[in-house]
Amino acid sequence: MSPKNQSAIPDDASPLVRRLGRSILLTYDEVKFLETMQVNQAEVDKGDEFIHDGDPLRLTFLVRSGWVMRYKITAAGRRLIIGVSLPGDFIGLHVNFNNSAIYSAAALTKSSLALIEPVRILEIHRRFPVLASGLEWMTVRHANILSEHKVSLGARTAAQRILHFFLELWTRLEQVDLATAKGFQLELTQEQIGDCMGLSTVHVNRSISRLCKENLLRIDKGAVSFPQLSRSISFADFDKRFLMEFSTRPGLPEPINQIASN
Amino acid sequence: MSPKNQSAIPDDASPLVRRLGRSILLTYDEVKFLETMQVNQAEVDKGDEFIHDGDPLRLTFLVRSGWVMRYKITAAGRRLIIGVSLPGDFIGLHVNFNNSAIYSAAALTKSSLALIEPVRILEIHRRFPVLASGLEWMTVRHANILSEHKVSLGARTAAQRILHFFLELWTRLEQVDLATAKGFQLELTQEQIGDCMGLSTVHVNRSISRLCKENLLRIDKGAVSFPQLSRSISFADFDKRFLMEFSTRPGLPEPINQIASN
DNA sequence: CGTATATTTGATATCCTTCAAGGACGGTGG
DNA sequence: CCACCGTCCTTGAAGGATATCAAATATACG
Repeated sequence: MSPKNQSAIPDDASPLVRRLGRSILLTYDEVKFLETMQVNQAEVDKGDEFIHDGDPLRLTFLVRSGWVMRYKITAAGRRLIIGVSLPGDFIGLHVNFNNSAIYSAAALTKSSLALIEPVRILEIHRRFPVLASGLEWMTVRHANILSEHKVSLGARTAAQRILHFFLELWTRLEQVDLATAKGFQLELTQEQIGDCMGLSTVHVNRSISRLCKENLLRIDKGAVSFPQLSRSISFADFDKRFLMEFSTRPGLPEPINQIASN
Repeated sequence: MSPKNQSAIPDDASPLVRRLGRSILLTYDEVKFLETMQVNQAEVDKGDEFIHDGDPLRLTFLVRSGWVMRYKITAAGRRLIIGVSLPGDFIGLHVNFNNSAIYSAAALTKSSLALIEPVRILEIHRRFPVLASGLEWMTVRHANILSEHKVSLGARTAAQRILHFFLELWTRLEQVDLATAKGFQLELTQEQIGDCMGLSTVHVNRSISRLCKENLLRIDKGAVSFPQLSRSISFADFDKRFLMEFSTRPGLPEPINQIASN
């Protein structure tokens, strides 16, 4: 792979390219393929549900802008938000395995989605092994996030959970250049935060108040920041390893790239 | 791929082959590779911790027999079990991405583990695309399980969670021929169940008692069964779609397959 | 057997939920 | 420009689910 085929990330790169570009030194062809893959787009309004639990799943979605939630409704009628998908995140990358959705997805804000034919995913596997490993990494990372959420719901207090969640969102947004060094713009209502962290709206409200009062958190017109970051991190027991990028194809002594390298 | 290269699953097949064989019509070469990959084995005793949170991860593990838990300890000292790994389950399939463990793993029973060199995983990707898609599916499935656990911890009562968890274990064990039509042998203490479902030991005990009293569950010397299965399923809000196998290589002109491709 | 481990039970404390209602804010239309 | 309405945030009070503490009983194991 000659260096001249290696591509710097252009300023107008999609969040996906921006994200993968952090872990993989992408080639020009790879960037081009990833961008072309996203040409077919759909705009969804806040509140629109575009994946319905149980319905057949025919496409993979990729969030280009906006915030999206994936959720389930229990038999008792409670909604639980499995996760929030941010720009650069895929939804339904597993479409080639599962022919029906086992969750619903709806837009939390007006969003732009790329609609990706399942065959494109197969094509990545066939033609771009390094990208394929990138997708695989995204699936692993998705599991890491869920795993950390399980830890939160199972073993942390309400305030810790919420703060941990905010730190997670901040880190993830930062990885696609959508957050500042100070913080980020929150696009969730307290009810949604509660549905995500297994808490009632009322309790979310009280916990947030307390966090703010204790200077572990600041929210101003939806702008979340952390006045004393290290205290927040330690209070929330936040260890960002679970969100770390992987590194590959640098001088590539070993890792995944092997794959590509032959 | 000529039919004569397609292999029936032998009686002494490893749980891995047994499991993948349910979703993929494996070729003789594939079975051979999968079995050979597992030659390097280690026996671990109940309680042995063989992955330590934070330590470098050099191998992928595959459970051949026994039950294993993956867990984290929070800053507050609480243990939360992220998941239980059963025969046929990989641990650390992501070793090629992550160079250090972000959780610990320990044997719940005396177990036999296959120690797999990371390069073997890369080899699967290079030489056996269909198997590679099988591994990918296992990662997706792992995320599905976590996702369902999150729903449980966030939106179901203690009794529902526990029953749901038992139904999950039963289903998973059945998929590697380690459960009967009646039920399965539980290899967890109530404390471990609590650490897995975010409940105290005492509350696990009381919830189980109540489930038994109401005939939604039976436990006899660790043998778990469901006297009125359909009631149990509906009480626990259990929908086994999240554990479903995928189907592939029907006629298989294409890798991962077709499945979606049209 | 005897000791460690696991289960069971009781009593009390706490976190969190639910129900209820008031207040703030933003958008829309007259 | 203001009145209105919906949505979200905030606060109070009471109840419920689950945790914690403590101790007794049962079970497994060397």
